[in-house]
Amino acid sequence: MNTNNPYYRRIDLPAGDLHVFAHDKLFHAMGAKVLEMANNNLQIPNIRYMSYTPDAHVGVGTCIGTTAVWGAEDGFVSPSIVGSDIGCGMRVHLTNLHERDLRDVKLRRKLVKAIEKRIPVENHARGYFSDIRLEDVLREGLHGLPGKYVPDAYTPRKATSLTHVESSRFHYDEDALNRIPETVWHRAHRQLGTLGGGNHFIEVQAISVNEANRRIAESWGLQDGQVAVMIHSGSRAWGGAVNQYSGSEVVKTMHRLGLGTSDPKLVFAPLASEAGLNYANLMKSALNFAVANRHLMAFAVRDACKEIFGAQAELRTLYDLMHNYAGEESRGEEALFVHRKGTTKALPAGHPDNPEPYRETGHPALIPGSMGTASYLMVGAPEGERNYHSICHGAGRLRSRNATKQLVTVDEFASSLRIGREDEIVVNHKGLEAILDESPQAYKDVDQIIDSVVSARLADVVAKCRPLAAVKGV
DNA sequence: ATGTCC
Repeated sequence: MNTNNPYYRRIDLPAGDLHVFAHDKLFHAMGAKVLEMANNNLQIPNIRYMSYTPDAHVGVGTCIGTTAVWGAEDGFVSPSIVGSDIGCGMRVHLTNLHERDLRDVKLRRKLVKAIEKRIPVENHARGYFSDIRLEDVLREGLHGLPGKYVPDAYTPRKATSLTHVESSRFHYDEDALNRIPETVWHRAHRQLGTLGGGNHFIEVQAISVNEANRRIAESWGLQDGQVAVMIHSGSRAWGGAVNQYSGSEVVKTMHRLGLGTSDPKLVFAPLASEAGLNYANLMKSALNFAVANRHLMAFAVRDACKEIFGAQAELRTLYDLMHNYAGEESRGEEALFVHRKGTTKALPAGHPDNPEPYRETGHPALIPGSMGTASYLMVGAPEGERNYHSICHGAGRLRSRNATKQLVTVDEFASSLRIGREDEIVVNHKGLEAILDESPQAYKDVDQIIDSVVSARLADVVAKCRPLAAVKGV
């Protein structure tokens, strides 16, 4: 164990090395189960590297906060490491509004209502995009959307074709799509443009630029007081179905090959096997769905802003970044297959994999806080290479949903949202009871998490985003 | 996370 740096340690587990990027205090708060899970994951054959970010906590089969790397040649793919919300991620849009335009609490309420009118948040809700063909979205990602949903000022279609979005289209063998039953197709089609529940949200925020990185902030188009829109959502029922149908084939292959660990929920197969390949293909269809889904929600928020603030209101895309996926990457000459579960890529300035508009500065890496706390726009540091340019994806859950409901009162939650004050963070729920398990008390302190990421020299803060209003599902 | 156990 390395004790020189309080923000990094290498742990020599029976099955292999685990790298942990977290302050001592956060590491000690993680608990034994987290290490047990790492030891299971490290038993998957041919694994080259595994790490935790400071928000690491127990998930199904694998911890949230995991980066796990294989070589592309002898690689394995694991539906458990990717997780069931395939393609879940963050999207940030920059408006031409200033926070003073939203100073009036009644106006923030109107905006939240206008967003809710266009983006259903309740269970079983239908989205308002039935004119879009699901098949086009699954096959072609953002490029499968009708042109009216991709206005130039919003996501530039010309030039380098949607490169402000990390991956506007994931290519794969589309025959795999036939394996998903028709009922799921219908459900997923209805769900286009819907938010989903749990930790998913749409938040309206005000930007504060970090002085030390003002040059980068300005080149990204960020200004102090500027209003940003942050969206956190995934692939809804489609990703879940991919996990279920394709995952069960992966289990069969795993058993046939005599593979497995003490955790039956940890599922994996060789990338080269039929089941592994099939999962990897369908996973990409879910990535296409998730990116398009966030895009459509941002489009709906843009429409809501035009209703409240007038036709000149704009929402230009800053970035879209996933935190649950696996995919091919390269490091020098090495061809790799990298899994990120609750971790996100943060490439530094000059890295060739940055999309063209961010080649020089590094791309925005998006870290949401919990409800009522700040979110951060980060940029990768060059030293992040030792963690395959992975950083955490949020504050990380501190206690279970049930434990939070036992511990936290509605009044405490309301006070952390400053309910009843002129500067209240307006939320779409009249009764906070329904989303009590998403209160800040359910999560680790995002500022400590950011401190760990910065001090471990994985990434730097470019801007802090303070919440003004939030839309949550249930 | 998820039409969360039709």
